[in-house]
Amino acid sequence: MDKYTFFENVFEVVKQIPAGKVTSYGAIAKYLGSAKSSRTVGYAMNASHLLIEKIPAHRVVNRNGLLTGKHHFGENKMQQLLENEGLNIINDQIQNFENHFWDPNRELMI
DNA sequence: GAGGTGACGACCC
DNA sequence: TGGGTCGCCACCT
Repeated sequence: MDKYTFFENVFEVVKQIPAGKVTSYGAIAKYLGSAKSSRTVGYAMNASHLLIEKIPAHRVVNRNGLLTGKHHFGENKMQQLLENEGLNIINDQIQNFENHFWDPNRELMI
Protein backbone atom coordinates (compact mmCIF):
# COMPACT_ATOMS: atom_id res chain seq x y z
CA MET A 1 0.00 0.00 0.00
CA ASP A 2 1.17 3.50 0.48
CA LYS A 3 4.51 2.30 -0.75
CA TYR A 4 5.50 5.76 -1.76
CA THR A 5 9.06 5.63 -2.82
CA PHE A 6 11.54 8.34 -2.10
CA PHE A 7 11.21 9.10 -5.73
CA GLU A 8 7.47 9.81 -5.66
CA ASN A 9 7.75 11.66 -2.41
CA VAL A 10 10.07 14.10 -4.09
CA PHE A 11 7.39 14.98 -6.61
CA GLU A 12 4.87 15.67 -3.87
CA VAL A 13 7.19 18.18 -2.29
CA VAL A 14 8.29 19.83 -5.52
CA LYS A 15 4.69 20.30 -6.60
CA GLN A 16 4.09 22.30 -3.45
CA ILE A 17 6.79 24.83 -4.16
CA PRO A 18 5.03 28.18 -4.64
CA ALA A 19 5.77 30.28 -7.70
CA GLY A 20 8.71 32.61 -7.28
CA LYS A 21 10.26 30.31 -4.73
CA VAL A 22 13.07 27.81 -5.07
CA THR A 23 14.56 25.05 -2.99
CA SER A 24 17.52 22.72 -3.12
CA TYR A 25 17.92 19.04 -3.71
CA GLY A 26 19.40 18.58 -0.28
CA ALA A 27 16.53 20.42 1.42
CA ILE A 28 14.03 18.06 -0.16
CA ALA A 29 16.13 15.05 0.68
CA LYS A 30 16.42 16.20 4.26
CA TYR A 31 12.72 16.82 4.48
CA LEU A 32 12.11 13.26 3.37
CA GLY A 33 14.42 12.01 6.06
CA SER A 34 17.45 11.20 3.96
CA ALA A 35 19.72 14.21 3.84
CA LYS A 36 22.29 12.24 1.92
CA SER A 37 19.90 11.23 -0.81
CA SER A 38 20.16 14.47 -2.71
CA ARG A 39 21.42 12.56 -5.72
CA THR A 40 18.21 10.63 -5.87
CA VAL A 41 16.26 13.87 -5.72
CA GLY A 42 18.12 15.05 -8.78
CA TYR A 43 17.40 11.80 -10.49
CA ALA A 44 13.72 12.21 -9.71
CA MET A 45 13.78 15.59 -11.39
CA ASN A 46 15.25 13.98 -14.46
CA ALA A 47 12.24 11.68 -14.65
CA SER A 48 9.79 14.39 -13.63
CA HIS A 49 9.56 15.86 -17.08
CA LEU A 50 8.51 12.47 -18.36
CA LEU A 51 5.49 12.49 -16.10
CA ILE A 52 2.06 13.69 -17.06
CA GLU A 53 1.93 15.89 -13.99
CA LYS A 54 3.48 19.30 -14.01
CA ILE A 55 6.56 19.22 -11.88
CA PRO A 56 8.22 22.62 -11.43
CA ALA A 57 11.66 21.09 -11.59
CA HIS A 58 13.06 24.47 -12.54
CA ARG A 59 12.40 25.61 -8.97
CA VAL A 60 14.84 23.05 -7.66
CA VAL A 61 18.50 23.96 -7.76
CA ASN A 62 21.59 22.91 -5.91
CA ARG A 63 22.55 24.35 -2.55
CA ASN A 64 24.45 27.19 -4.21
CA GLY A 65 21.40 28.39 -6.10
CA LEU A 66 23.12 27.32 -9.27
CA LEU A 67 21.03 26.03 -12.15
CA THR A 68 22.90 22.78 -12.45
CA GLY A 69 19.97 21.04 -14.06
CA LYS A 70 19.44 23.52 -16.86
CA HIS A 71 21.12 21.22 -19.35
CA HIS A 72 18.43 18.64 -18.73
CA PHE A 73 15.54 21.04 -18.52
CA GLY A 74 16.57 23.25 -21.39
CA GLU A 75 19.49 25.63 -21.53
CA ASN A 76 17.61 28.93 -21.36
CA LYS A 77 14.21 27.43 -20.67
CA MET A 78 14.92 26.94 -16.99
CA GLN A 79 16.30 30.42 -16.49
CA GLN A 80 13.46 31.88 -18.51
CA LEU A 81 10.86 30.24 -16.29
CA LEU A 82 12.53 31.40 -13.12
CA GLU A 83 12.92 34.95 -14.35
CA ASN A 84 9.29 34.86 -15.35
CA GLU A 85 8.50 34.15 -11.71
CA GLY A 86 10.35 37.21 -10.55
CA LEU A 87 13.77 35.75 -9.89
CA ASN A 88 16.98 37.40 -10.95
CA ILE A 89 19.53 35.07 -12.45
CA ILE A 90 23.09 35.96 -13.32
CA ASN A 91 25.61 33.49 -14.59
CA ASP A 92 23.20 30.60 -14.07
CA GLN A 93 23.04 31.56 -10.43
CA ILE A 94 19.98 32.82 -8.58
CA GLN A 95 20.53 36.22 -7.00
CA ASN A 96 19.18 36.65 -3.48
CA PHE A 97 18.89 32.90 -3.34
CA GLU A 98 18.30 32.92 0.40
CA ASN A 99 15.52 35.44 -0.01
CA HIS A 100 13.70 33.20 -2.46
CA PHE A 101 14.59 29.98 -0.75
CA TRP A 102 11.62 27.82 0.16
CA ASP A 103 12.52 25.28 2.78
CA PRO A 104 10.03 22.38 3.02
CA ASN A 105 11.31 21.68 6.51
CA ARG A 106 10.21 25.14 7.55
CA GLU A 107 7.20 25.76 5.32
CA LEU A 108 5.54 22.36 5.44
CA MET A 109 6.74 21.19 8.86
CA ILE A 110 4.87 17.93 8.73
C1' DG B 1 21.67 -10.75 -9.35
C1' DA B 2 25.50 -7.48 -9.50
C1' DG B 3 27.78 -3.43 -10.87
C1' DG B 4 27.83 1.24 -12.67
C1' DT B 5 25.75 5.86 -12.99
C1' DG B 6 23.58 10.38 -11.72
C1' DA B 7 19.85 17.52 -12.01
C1' DC B 8 23.93 16.58 -4.94
C1' DG B 9 25.85 17.21 -0.47
C1' DA B 10 28.90 16.52 3.39
C1' DC B 11 33.14 15.06 5.09
C1' DC B 12 38.25 14.42 4.88
C1' DC B 13 42.88 15.55 3.80
C1' DT C 1 41.02 27.01 0.22
C1' DG C 2 40.48 23.40 -2.79
C1' DG C 3 40.47 18.76 -4.67
C1' DG C 4 39.15 14.06 -3.80
C1' DT C 5 35.98 10.47 -1.84
C1' DC C 6 31.88 8.39 0.16
C1' DG C 7 26.92 7.95 0.84
C1' DC C 8 22.21 7.57 -0.53
C1' DC C 9 18.21 5.72 -3.59
C1' DA C 10 16.41 4.47 -8.02
C1' DC C 11 17.33 3.17 -12.80
C1' DC C 12 19.94 0.98 -16.67
C1' DT C 13 22.90 -2.54 -18.68
